[in-house]
Amino acid sequence: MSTERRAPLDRKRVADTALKLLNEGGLEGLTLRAIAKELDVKAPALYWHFKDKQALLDEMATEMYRRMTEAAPVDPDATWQERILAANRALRAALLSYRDGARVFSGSRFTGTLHAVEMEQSLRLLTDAGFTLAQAVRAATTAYLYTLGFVTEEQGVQPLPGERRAGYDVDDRARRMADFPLSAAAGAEMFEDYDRHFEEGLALVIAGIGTRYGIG
Amino acid sequence: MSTERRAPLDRKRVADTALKLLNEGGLEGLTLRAIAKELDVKAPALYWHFKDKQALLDEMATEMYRRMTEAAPVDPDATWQERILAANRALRAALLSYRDGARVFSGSRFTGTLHAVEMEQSLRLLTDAGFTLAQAVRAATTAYLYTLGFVTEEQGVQPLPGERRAGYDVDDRARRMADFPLSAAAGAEMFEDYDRHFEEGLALVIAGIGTRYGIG
DNA sequence: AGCGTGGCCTTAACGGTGTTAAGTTGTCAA
DNA sequence: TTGACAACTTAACACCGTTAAGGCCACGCT
Repeated sequence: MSTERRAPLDRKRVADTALKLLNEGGLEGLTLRAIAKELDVKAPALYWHFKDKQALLDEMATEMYRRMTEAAPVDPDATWQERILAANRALRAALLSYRDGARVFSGSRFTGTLHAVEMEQSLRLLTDAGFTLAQAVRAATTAYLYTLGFVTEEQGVQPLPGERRAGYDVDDRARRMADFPLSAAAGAEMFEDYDRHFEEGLALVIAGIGTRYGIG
Repeated sequence: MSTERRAPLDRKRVADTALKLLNEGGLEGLTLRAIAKELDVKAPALYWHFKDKQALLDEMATEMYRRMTEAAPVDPDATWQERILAANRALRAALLSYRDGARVFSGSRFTGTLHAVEMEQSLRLLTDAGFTLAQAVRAATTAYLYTLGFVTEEQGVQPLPGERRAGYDVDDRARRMADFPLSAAAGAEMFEDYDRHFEEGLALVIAGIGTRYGIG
């Protein structure tokens, strides 16, 4: 018979497909009907696996994080500076690989406790390096929040590496800001060369951690 | 006659009303029909003043910023540290005074160039203090992005000061994370006492600026 | 072998959303 | 008095997340 039946869905396959579609239509184009169609299923079928759309977004964020940890495994011999650098570079890369990645990520919560593995390693490394737990949490969180803020803003201007949203032409901006020379000149420092600027800001945060907590 | 006619709308009145409603129903409850009803008008009337809903959100973000600068005027004699502290405290307070304030803010762009006045003052102060323009922009932006990230996360847990979203009980979390003792203990450092944690992270950023750019 | 149960999905529908097109009303200038 | 224009209303569209009800098929039990 030619009646091959589709294998039943599971949460992971739905999340994978949704992540693929995210890159095509962005968050606003990510509808349950579109996801269902891609899975050869009708939209209400998704409610068998997720209680609502937010639960699916949570699973997507979790999957993003899982892929990130796979792509960038931890180096146990790293210094605390290297660890914070690596973790936040990996996070940015992970968020940037999906259109609206930062918005999906920061609007969601992880399912399960898989993410705690990496968190535990980081906190362990930092406390072993001499930080108190409170300091370690503050250090890691501050860098994390900087990265999240950075990529959120970055993706507002540049949804995917290479393509630019309308209205962010640096020269136009400079013209509108003719009365504010420093602000006008700052345009290139804000809306171009995100890689370099991210690194510089992250370096500031790490320098601050070392200084304020007296650990070089 | 009792035929008192309503004064015609303008962008500011619409944005003001929308900001008021934002605090009642949050971003998800902020519909054009609800805003229109509050203004005693039908929804399509808003399209006379705004080309789409995003343009209205942009105006709301601009108005938020305007109110912030009014509430916290600049001190021209401040040190650069005081300036960055004050600016970011004021920003956080402004964002926190609206439900989903950070999400509205970071998803929008300012209308006009009013915001450039304060930006110019800040950049002037920093360059006068010895920073290059690139350093000044990086310093201010890094602190800004940290604040935006912080409040976004904060409002994900605590939509308005005092009320807490479901699923963020610190004890519950500690129980689920029993296998990860440091992460479990970190809960209180992450989901409580936001005021103190914000200050500490901001202090880290400022310390890093001073260290890395060699300006005390 | 037959039957029931439960997992997984479909069909149909609901109320609500942003948005557009076309028509209405009042005001003011020529 | 007429015409133009600003500021709206009415009606409708396509689409959204979500729910209720029912269908189908594999499996375990008697």
